Amino acid sequence: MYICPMYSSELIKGTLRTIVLNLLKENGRMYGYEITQRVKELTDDKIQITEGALYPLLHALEASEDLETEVEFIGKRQRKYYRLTKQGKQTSKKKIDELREFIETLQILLDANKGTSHGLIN
Amino acid sequence: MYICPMYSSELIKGTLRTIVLNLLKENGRMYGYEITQRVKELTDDKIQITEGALYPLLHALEASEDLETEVEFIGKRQRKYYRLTKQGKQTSKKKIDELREFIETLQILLDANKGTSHGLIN
DNA sequence: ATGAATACATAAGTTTCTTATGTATATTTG
DNA sequence: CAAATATACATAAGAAACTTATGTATTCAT
Repeated sequence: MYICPMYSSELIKGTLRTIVLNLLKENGRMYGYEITQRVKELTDDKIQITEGALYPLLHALEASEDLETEVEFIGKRQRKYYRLTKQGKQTSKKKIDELREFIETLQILLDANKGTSHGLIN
Repeated sequence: MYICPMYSSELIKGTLRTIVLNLLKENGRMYGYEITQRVKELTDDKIQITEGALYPLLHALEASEDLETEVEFIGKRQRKYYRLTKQGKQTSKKKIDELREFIETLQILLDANKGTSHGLIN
């Protein structure tokens, strides 16, 4: 029994694809479950990717030829590794750049009007 | 005829509510159309809130008692001003803090593994 | 041997936008 | 002064991207 102190996860919408592409870019190849655990670990449990979100996304990225797969067996249990295709590397770069820009824009919005007569000291 | 160099706007999903609450926090009171224009202006046209997204959101925030309204008339044309209620100020603060934290977490994710043997120099 | 962790998958439902449409007033421009 | 654009509201249908629930199966820990 554990509590989940996550973000009201509407925020994750729209960023998940980029997060996954970025992880694959940095790590070469990963399998689904590994991705969920890595994100959980890197974000100190603050972002937890659900499997219901991840697997369909991976399938879609494979269908669009941004990812390719190879299946391996650990004992009798299958693991499906994903890696970026050449096209996927471009997509990845584009998405990551876009996300960084978006974050900058957000920060402008969040900081707008700070320090004017309105919002003085809180 | 104009081109719209916007973000692949899946990114906006989830942040719109917070953006609106933040603007109202900083500006006291605003009306719908004003909000769309302010965001457009502040983000140098990079984020454009559609009316189909904004008005239902404002109505929902009013229904949840985070916002209250007062209608004014400019000539014969009506303007509906929105302002944060006391509860809305708390909601606003919570959402903004959450978004800032989320951005930090995202940056950790985007920068993970940078500077290791994998990703050297690009 | 029982529960938890690992590892995949899909389906139904919800939220949250986009796109399209509608109404009406005010201003600019040719 | 007519027509286009801008201002100002609103709602409905559809799409996208999740969550929640469920299912199967293997492996590890107690």
